[in-house]
Amino acid sequence: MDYNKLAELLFPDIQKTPADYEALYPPRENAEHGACITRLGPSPTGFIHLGNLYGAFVDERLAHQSKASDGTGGTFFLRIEDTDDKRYVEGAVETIINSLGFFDIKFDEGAALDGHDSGNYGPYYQSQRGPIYQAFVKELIRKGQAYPCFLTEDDLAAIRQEQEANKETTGIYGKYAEKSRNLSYEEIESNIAAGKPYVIRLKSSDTSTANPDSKVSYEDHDGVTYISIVDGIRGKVAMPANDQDVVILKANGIPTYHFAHVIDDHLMHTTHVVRGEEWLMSLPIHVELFEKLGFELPVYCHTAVLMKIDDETGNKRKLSKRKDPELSLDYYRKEGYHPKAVKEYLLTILNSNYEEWRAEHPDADIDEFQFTTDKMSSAGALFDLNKLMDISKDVLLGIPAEELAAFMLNWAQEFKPQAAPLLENQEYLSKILDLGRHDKKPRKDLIHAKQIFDFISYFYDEYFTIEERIPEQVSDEDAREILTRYLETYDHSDDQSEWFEKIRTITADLGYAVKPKDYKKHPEEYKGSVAHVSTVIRIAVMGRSQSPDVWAIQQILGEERVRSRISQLIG
RNA sequence: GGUCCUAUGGUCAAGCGGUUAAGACACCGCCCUUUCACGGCGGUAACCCGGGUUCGAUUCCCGGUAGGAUCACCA
Repeated sequence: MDYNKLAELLFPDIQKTPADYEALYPPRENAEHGACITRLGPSPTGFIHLGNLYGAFVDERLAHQSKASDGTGGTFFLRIEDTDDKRYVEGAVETIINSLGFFDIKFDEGAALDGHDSGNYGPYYQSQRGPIYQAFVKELIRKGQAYPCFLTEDDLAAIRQEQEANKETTGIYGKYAEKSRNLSYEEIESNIAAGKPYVIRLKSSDTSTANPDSKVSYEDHDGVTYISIVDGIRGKVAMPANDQDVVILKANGIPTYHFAHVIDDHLMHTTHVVRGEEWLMSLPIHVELFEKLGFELPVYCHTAVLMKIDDETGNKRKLSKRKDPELSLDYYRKEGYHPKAVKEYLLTILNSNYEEWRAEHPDADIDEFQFTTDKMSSAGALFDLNKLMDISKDVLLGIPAEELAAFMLNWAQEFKPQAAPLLENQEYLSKILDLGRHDKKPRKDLIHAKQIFDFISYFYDEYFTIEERIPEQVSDEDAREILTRYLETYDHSDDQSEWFEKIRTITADLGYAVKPKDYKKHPEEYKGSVAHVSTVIRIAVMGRSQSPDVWAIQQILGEERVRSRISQLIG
């Protein structure tokens, strides 16, 4: 078989050679000097989830934390993996860039919002890289390492059926590949002339001696060749070498993921490939491809899958986009989690030593943390909403009230538009949000926008309702008496101690204990304590028994509102 | 089913041959407090099972078990 002739038959229009592309995309300066080049390669399905963010975060940190010896940083680029035309969703690229941007993850290069790619290694849409892939496929054909295959779907199904019946591994390999591998030039030519569709398959073979500089080690176990590489996260991983004649070019001339990945990450000089664990099993294919093509293997970092406990079965399982709303990045935006909190949480499950670092550097910027892949867990982490909330409390405490107020408004405008006009009074909102945050023991009860709004809703008449009943220690008559006297003696200009002194007076006059301890010790001597009296006032003014300091709240509410709420209750 | 990954309290996790087996979240109790929250103190709770190797295994090896991943002209 004359492979050169075959290559020309298959790709008559492809003139450029791999060497041409190597020249077109020379090595990157910063990578040559030790910086990391990473990439995010999403398929444009329009759905961007927590897993994407998780991976993107690793990519971003790796690139931007690395420094070349000449001082320049690494590069993080966006490549759209749209080799499957069925999956493309309009506006998906915008969604990806905006969603990640919300979490402060920015690309240095690649596909961009305005549709104009930036960078010297494009195009960054795989669908536009057809000729590049084909040039490399043509080269493989020329070397007899790939071949056209005319098997139809029915043929494939029949083979699969036979293999399943025989309990053999499915796929095109060994004897199942022979027929297609051994097609003569004439047969191929007439098939093509007849317009039969075909794919290009890799002619799988032993690569153990193909590349002397290889990072791959080969070992034989019971006659099977095993490859092993060092994964950035998992360390050594070993598995049987590939023996499948996988398709590298689909009938439509577009490559499969496997081939596109190898060509792109080589030509774009990616140093670290961060991807989900679900790719681990196809690693042997990629290794064979890298070896055959003579490319240097990137460092693979296979991240663990995010899990959750299934409500029905009680088992751990992969987060699913259909069943788990918290997987969607939109969920966090809707709930109004601050991006910093989500990032902070992600980092705690990403790097086991992060929490420790944070404890030592409570005020440091998150980017100062030295992120390392070897501190990443290789087991699937369970997503813990509780923990996120806890972390969020701390993060929010570090954000100035004014900034938080603006954040709240933004959130409301998008997700709670009927309340947004109320929040436009940013000065009022800021005061509310700042309540109790500057004491020696600051309050930590702000978690996310939705919860915060609920928490502070009584500051707005439109949302004020009496939500709780008065404590059982207090009779209805006493409650009325407490409120009446409170209103009579109320002076908005009282300072906190003057104000509280009046409450003590009412408390004592009505037969309640001024010190809660007294009531606790001698419950028979009192109707209740000052705590119960305070609660009555609290419920009248705030509608609930849980809130920050009453006096401080009243100062913000203003005298008029305080008086009218109480008189309304007295009737 | 084949292959691969993983296995420490309810959850996330330190540990890398000898430890009273850290810490965080959640939970419970007490204290502080005009409520709640915050904070402080304390508490319940863990090395999947069976074989080896070893003076000694949570740690190393081999089996099992369990969970997960993957087996496309999808990524």
